[in-house]
Amino acid sequence: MLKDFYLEILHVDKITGARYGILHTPHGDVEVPMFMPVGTNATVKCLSPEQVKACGSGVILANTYHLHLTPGEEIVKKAGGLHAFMGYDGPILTDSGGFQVFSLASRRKITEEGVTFHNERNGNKEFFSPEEAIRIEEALGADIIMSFDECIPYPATKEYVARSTERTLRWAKRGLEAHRREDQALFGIVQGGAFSDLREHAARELAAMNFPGYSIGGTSIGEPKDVCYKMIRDAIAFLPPEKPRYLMGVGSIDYILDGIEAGVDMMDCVLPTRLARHGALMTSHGRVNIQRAQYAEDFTPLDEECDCYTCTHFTKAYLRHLYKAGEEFGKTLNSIHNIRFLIRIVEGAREAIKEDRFLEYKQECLAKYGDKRGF
RNA sequence: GGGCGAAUAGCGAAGUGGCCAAACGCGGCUGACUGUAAAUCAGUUCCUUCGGGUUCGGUGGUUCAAAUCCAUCUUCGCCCA
Repeated sequence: MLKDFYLEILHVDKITGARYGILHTPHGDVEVPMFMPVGTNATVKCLSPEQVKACGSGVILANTYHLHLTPGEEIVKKAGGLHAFMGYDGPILTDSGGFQVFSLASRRKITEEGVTFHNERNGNKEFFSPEEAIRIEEALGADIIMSFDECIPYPATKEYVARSTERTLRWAKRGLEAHRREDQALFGIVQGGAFSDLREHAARELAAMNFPGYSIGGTSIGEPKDVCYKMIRDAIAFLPPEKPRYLMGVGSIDYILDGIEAGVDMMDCVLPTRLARHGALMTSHGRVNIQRAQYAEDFTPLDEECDCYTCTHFTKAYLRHLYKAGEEFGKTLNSIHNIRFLIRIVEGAREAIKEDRFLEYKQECLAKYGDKRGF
């Protein structure tokens, strides 16, 4: 049986049903709802594990497909697993490679057995099956691991979505049967595209397989906001309330708040770190493109409401300078800020849930930060 | 003093008679980014009231037409004395 992993729900917002609780993992307890920064290659780009922790982050994501390519799961295993390898003692979650079925669509082929990726770096063929993904994820040793799925593009025909969703369900079952480690929580992933009946079907089928947690996939890949909202609701309605729910790939404020309102516990996204590296910063006053000339002599903090290391020690003029000069440190400072900014939003959500005022909090946030995509 | 070569938009650099307001790179300005093929990608960069106007070191020519050919001047580089 699964050791040391369970969700302790401490409060449910009386108006919305948003949940506050503690997710217990073999590498520590983390409060939910939470936002998880992405560290695809066993590093949140530009940040040390200490810096990530200082942002208030609980779980770090890593990627099975990319770590399989470099350095290979055997090396990570020899190093003592991901935690030892990357010097991070908090909880780690690995995505299965299902997102790469979507993002690397031009170089892969899907069959019932699995997915063959064409690795353009060396010409190799990389075959991923549900069993292979689990084998790699067990070698990597994260606390939370994902079933191998197909992240379905949007838009897609109902026929395609139905066929793919059924296959992902079969893959989930195969992964579950292949999974052995008792110190890892394997999550099933709900697909079903934008079709309510398919989302319901997928959620019901996965719930019946009794996974320790459930993900909602195929969201935030370009679909309209209301469609995403519906996908979340359609899936959650049929997931067991006592299990953790993970909304994959969501990272803009409005989507995060929608997810939490619907009862999501975990979310991840590359958005804050990627935007940061590209000089786009999330602030109380909206988006700041730090490269802009208007900040050249702006000696005020990026966001005076923010308590992060960047905002408490540096000015916009300095951040702009680092960006224009191409200095790595700028990307680090920007990443610290964006992650902290999003995590502060989620911390606020947790406090609001405890006091049954989540809806009010959400509306305040949207009024303040707007509801633009990509922030 | 003599010989040769070079001068092109903020910088570097193509272009050597019409398809040139002038490739390309850098720099400048702006935008995008959602389970990371992403320290990436895209737009824009002489002026304009969008009709057009003024450019390719200066001046004067040749030609229907010149950044491109000729003359001359200026500046810079190299070589010879």
